[in-house]
Amino acid sequence: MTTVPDPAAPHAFWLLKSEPDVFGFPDLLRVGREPWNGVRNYQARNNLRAMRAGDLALFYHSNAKPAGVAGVARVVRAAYPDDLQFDPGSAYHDPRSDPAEPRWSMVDVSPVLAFPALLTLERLRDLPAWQASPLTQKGTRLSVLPVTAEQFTAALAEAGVRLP
DNA sequence: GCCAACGTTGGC
DNA sequence: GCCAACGTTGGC
Repeated sequence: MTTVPDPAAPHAFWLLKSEPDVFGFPDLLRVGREPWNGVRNYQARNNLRAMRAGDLALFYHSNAKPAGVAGVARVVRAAYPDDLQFDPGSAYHDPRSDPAEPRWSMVDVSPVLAFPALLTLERLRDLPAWQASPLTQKGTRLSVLPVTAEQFTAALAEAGVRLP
């Protein structure tokens, strides 16, 4: 028996933080597709650059009451230069970024499904698979972080959803 | 609003 | 290269 890789299968899983007051999962549902710009942290940027189109991401609401995962998104375009770094009028402008070698990257994401209810950070902490995640460890502020297949599966099960 | 933790900056 | 000061993140 031969195993043929499923080209639709994600190669990795991620978690993307966003403040819902600024841009929440309902906003992603409304617009359908969004450039994930404004990331200005090297570790987060490196994670963005490691993404491939087709990868799935948990959409996390940070700085919210309560904080937690609101839904699932898909990476629909791999990393390319974040245009805001060259926009002097933007809060994300970086005058030290060289256009010939842009410092900051973004990906495009689209919504896949909304959780019926927010999967709170508190509940994530209780899942064994999530004990080792930077998300649940004190002091970690990374806004784009990798998620294991086990963590992703456990989160969906806890939220009571299945991928379409 | 508080504050712990972290990343970045810049003087030396 | 060190490290103090500062700004930001993000849970509570």
